[in-house]
Amino acid sequence: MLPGRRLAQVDVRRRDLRIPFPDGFAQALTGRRVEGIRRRAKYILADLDDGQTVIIHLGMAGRMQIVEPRVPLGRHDHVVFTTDEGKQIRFNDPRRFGLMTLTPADKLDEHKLFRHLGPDPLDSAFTPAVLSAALKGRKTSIKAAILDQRIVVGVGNIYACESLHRAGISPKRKAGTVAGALAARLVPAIKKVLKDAIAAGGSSLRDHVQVSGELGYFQHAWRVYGREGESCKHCKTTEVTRIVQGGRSTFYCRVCQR
DNA sequence: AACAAGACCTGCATGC
DNA sequence: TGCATGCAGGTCTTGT
Repeated sequence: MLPGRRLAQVDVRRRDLRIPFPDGFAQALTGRRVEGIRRRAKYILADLDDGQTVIIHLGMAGRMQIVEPRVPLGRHDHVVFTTDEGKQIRFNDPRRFGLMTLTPADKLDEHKLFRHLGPDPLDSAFTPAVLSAALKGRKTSIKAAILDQRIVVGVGNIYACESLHRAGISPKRKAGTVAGALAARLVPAIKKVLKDAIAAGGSSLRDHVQVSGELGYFQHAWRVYGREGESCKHCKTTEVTRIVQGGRSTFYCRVCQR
């Protein structure tokens, strides 16, 4: 939809998101052609024809929707791109945890948002050896560690819980002890959970939808997340426990995960 | 340097 | 019905 299109008009209706929009953001984009769309970690990257890249993050509740311009604007439609084809792409983000900014494409890796990022979990470079090296000596929990973007990017709260359950590793285990056979279980578990979730269109908790507007259905495949008090789908002998780690809910099975 | 906790903001479900 | 409370998919910042 967007690649190859020129941005005929860019309206920033609200610029105080997680990071305020840079001055001249709309002007810098107006008239530019989008050459391609990429992803790095949870950032969407739109490469423009002048060597600049638009960095977009959806935060927790943000979405991009393709609509006809006649559709009334929503309360949280913060940015509206109108293409040379006359369609609109709207960035809607009720919680304003998302962001948009601009950087030269060749400076992307040096950008403050990018320079600390670890490997992408679905990349072949994310191996058990790489993970255990990154975890070595870490005293924090393995759950907190795999949410840490310096260790591995893109694994959020749901998928961290699901991956640890699949690998049979307790979320409370010290990160530094996840090496050898444990790392060899965790890496493929993360990859499997993410691939399955992508194939299912993601997890619709409250309001997540795919670009098509359809709900994802991976939430039906959750083995522990959101299942406090229900029986573990693996051992079937114990109830799923909910604890709080770093202010976030963790769900796990005390029998299967050690 | 590593870690835990707090912060950002809005909407929704729940319980009184 | 109204109000208070707690919780939510993320990640950056602050303080120890």
